[in-house]
This record gives sequence, C-alpha cells and structure tokens, in this order.
Amino acid sequence: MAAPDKTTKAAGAADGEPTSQTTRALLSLRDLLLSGEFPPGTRMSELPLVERLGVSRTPLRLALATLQHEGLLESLDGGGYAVRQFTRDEIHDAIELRGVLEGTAARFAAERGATKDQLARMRQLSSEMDPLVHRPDVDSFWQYVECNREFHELLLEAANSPVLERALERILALPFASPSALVQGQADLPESWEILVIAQDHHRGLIEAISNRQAARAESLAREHARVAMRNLELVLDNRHVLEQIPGASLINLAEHSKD
Amino acid sequence: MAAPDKTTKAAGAADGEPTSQTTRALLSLRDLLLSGEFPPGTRMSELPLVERLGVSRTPLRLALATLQHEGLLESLDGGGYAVRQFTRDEIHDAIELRGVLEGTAARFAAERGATKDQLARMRQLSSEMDPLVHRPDVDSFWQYVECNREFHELLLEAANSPVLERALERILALPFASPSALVQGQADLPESWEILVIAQDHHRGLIEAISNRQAARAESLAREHARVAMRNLELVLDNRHVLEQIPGASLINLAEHSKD
DNA sequence: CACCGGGATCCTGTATGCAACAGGCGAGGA
DNA sequence: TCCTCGCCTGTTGCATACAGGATCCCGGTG
Repeated sequence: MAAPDKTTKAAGAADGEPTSQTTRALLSLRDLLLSGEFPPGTRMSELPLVERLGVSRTPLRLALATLQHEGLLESLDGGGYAVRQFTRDEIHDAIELRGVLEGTAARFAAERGATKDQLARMRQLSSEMDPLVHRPDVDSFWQYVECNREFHELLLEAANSPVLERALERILALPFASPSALVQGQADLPESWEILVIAQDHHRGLIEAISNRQAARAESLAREHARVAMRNLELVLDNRHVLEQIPGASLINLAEHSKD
Repeated sequence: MAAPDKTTKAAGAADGEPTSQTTRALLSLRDLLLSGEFPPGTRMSELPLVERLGVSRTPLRLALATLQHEGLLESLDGGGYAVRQFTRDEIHDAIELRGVLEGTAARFAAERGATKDQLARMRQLSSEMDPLVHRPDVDSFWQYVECNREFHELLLEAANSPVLERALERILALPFASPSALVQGQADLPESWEILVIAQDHHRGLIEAISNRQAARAESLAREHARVAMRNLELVLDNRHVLEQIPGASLINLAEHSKD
C-alpha cells in the first residue's frame, strides 16, 4: 500500500530518483516548517525562499500550494501564504478524527475480512512490540515506534479502501495527528511505559476483534486507541522540554484553548 | 460558514471578485471533467487545455495540481495528469465515509452542544422540507435539494470543528459523495418520495438527538442517513437514462465492481 | 516477418521577465 | 497636530522561453 502519492513522494525513494526541484522544495520546506524555523503567521515570501532553497519560483510556488493543501500553510487574502497555527482544540480534534477513521478502518477490516497474511503480520508486529514495552532503553523505544507505525499501516491496508486511505492520509499530514508523532516525545517521560502497556492491549484486542469479525468492537477499540495519543498530548504539552523535541511544536498556540 | 477556502473559491462570489486566472481555469476544468468531456484515463495535456480555456500554462498547472489534490485527476508516472476513474466500490466507500464523518459531526454537535440558533435553523429547514416531500413537482424537488444541502452545512457548523470541516470537504469533493449529488438524479424516479420520507425522519431524529445531547444516537442516525445515498446510488446506477443526467457520471467504471 | 535503432515530435519541468496590486512611509496641507 | 494624498517598494500573478525526457513512428536489417 502506502500509495506514494507523487506529490508527497517523500521518504521511501531508495532508488536514484531524479528528485525534481518541486520535490526538493517541498521536502525542505516541510522540514523547515516542522523544525519551527518560522513562527506561526509568518508570511512565506517567495523571493527569500528562492534564495534559501536554491530553487526557482515556479517549483517553489507548487510546493507552497501543496503545503497549503496539506494544511501547514494558509493562503492570505492579498495572495501568498503564511504559516498556520494550530490550537489545542484542533490537535485534539485531529487525533479524535484519526481515531474515527482508524476505527472505520478496523471495522472495514473486520467486516470485509482481513487476509490471513495481514493478520499474521499484525500478530508478528504485536509480539515484536511486547518485549519492547518493558525495556526502558531509548533504542527499544524507537523500535517500538517503528513497529507501531507499521501496525497502523497494516490496519489501513487490511481495510482495503483507497478512499479511506486518502482521507486518513490527509489527517496524518497535520502535525501531531500521526500515531508516532507524540510517542516520540515521551521517550523519557516516566508515564510512558504505562501508556505503552495500554496501547499494546489495544493492539491485541484489535487483532482479536478483526479475526473474529467483531466489527463494532474493532471500531471502538481503534477509537479508544487513538485517545492514548490524546493523553500523550496532554502529557507533552505540560512538559515544555519534551515538547520542544517534537517536530512542529512551535506551531502550537499554547495560550488559546478555545477557538470561538 | 462554508469556509470559502480560496483554492475552491467557487460558487458564492456574488461580488465582482477579480476571479484570478487560476480560479477561472479551476472552475472551467472541474466543470469540463464533471460534464464527462474527457473519458477516464485521458491525459490532460497542457497545451490543448491552454488553448481551450484561454489561460496560460502557469495558472493551468496550478488548477491541475489542485484537481489532483481533490482527487479528480491522478498524476502519471512520466509526469502530467490523467482523468481518474471511480469504481462502484470507491463511491460506496466515499458515501460510507461521509456517513462516518457526518456521524462524527452529529456526535460533536450533541456532545459539545449546538447553539439555540443553530438548532432553531435546523428545525426551520426541516419544517420547510416537510411539505416538499409530498409534492411531486420538479420545483419542489429542487427546493428540497437546496434545503437538504443547507441542513448538512448547518450540521457541520454545529459540530464546531474546523478539522472535521476540512476532512469532510475532501470527501465531498469526490463526485457522488455529496449529499445532493445523487438526489438530483432521482427527480423522476418513482421510489424517490419514499426515500425522502425516510430522509426526513432522519433529519427530525438528528435534531432531537442533538438537542437532547444524545451523542451516540446522533452519530448512528447520521450514518444511517448517509446510507440513504447508498440506496440512491444503486437506484441510479440501474437507470442509465437517469445516470447520464448526473454530473461526473462518465467517470464511473460500471464494469469493474471489485478493485483487487 | 519480426525486431531493433534512430530521429522527430510532443510534453512537461524550470527559469525568468513583466505588470498589477497592496501596503507602508513621508511630505504637504488643513 | 493630525489627516490625507501620493509615491515607492515589495510581492505575487501571469506569460512565455528554454531545455531535458519520454514516446512513438518509421525505416532498415536480421
């Protein structure tokens, strides 16, 4: 699966792809944005960026447009783009929404039936994660994060629905909404292992529910599973030093809590 | 509400906006695509389009990129774009997903509390629709479609979640997924009035559930409500003459039913 | 008759020039 | 002193020129 999506032709690309200027610009810009280089509200003027990224205006413009579609930038009235700011509420909703969509994925997987192979791989990942949860070293933690990512990818694959895939892709494009985003920050938080134990229980439950065709259970489990990230969010937001390690942290509006 | 979204700065625009070339290209192209001008798979070469739309390549390219993000076009390996094709399964999933998201909207509205004003407007719309359901003339039908559209917009507004709004926007961009898309085609189908009666019952139930803070009920009602569109889909797909009246109909792959 | 190579053509990606628009700043007048 | 008008600069939107690649066709050859 993973539908490379051309536009987002990020990560993978082990082969010597031509890496068009547009792609280069897109990747650099996204990194720059997530690294907190530009405070929210900053106007992304083209000329300075052209100079900085070493690409001409045309591909840069395209990259900017893509980032707007992704939600990292907002278009200004007079034209041009500015760095978006995310409120707590928005992040909260994004995570909740991820839960809803992954819940739907789990339901689809249960209703339509995941393949033997998919279930086997999920079990495999789950048992790989099991021991990692109890080891406090950072290495294990990163292994866990990777396994977790694969698990969620697998869930989506088992749902067998390109439309759902696309929808989820868009939500995950927002910073913090990804399953791995907030986990990363809690590597050194004492509460982390407890949370992971719970998450692992969800994983096991999901596999069981899907293989038993318990669609409703699978759905609600996946929803609850996403709420783990919500707890992480609260945790991380209260620990500024942890927060600052997380990509995109500077895009959060810590002050404003309600948006109406 | 309706968050004009600059990129999609479509309909509204009563004032004498400058209507940038990009916007013009986007609107024309979308119309052309939905009108079935290009069969699925057609390569959207830039030069012929430049000639046809009367805009230069730069804004055209931007419009193409936007349409790709919306899902109407897919990017080709060698570069460029082609008209996408939609399978029955995809449309099915898109509608199901709309149900899931509108369900979430209804749940949010119930959980977080819609304003008195919003509830009043929903009741107003609902009672406006009531008599229209029983009148078989085409005029009433279109009035109903308009009211229905507003009702769904209102529901989204009551959810008070920009993130959800964005997600739903993306689903609705797909042809046939919109609440009004398929209803339009059934204006002359005998089964239509019955379906509308059911839909109206859902509307009433939604209002009741939201005002009573019955979140779970609101959610499942909205989901079921979307499935009405699913029934319409089957109906319309079986009536070719009706199907052809619907924008974007030619983008459906009628043959292929399963996509794996 | 099939296959392979070369060339021409079409197409896109990229760069840059040009013009219009918005916003800010300063000067002049009330 | 304050308001207003006009200029000037910065910025984007748009158009077009250029170059690299892919594709397709055609002719030649095994």
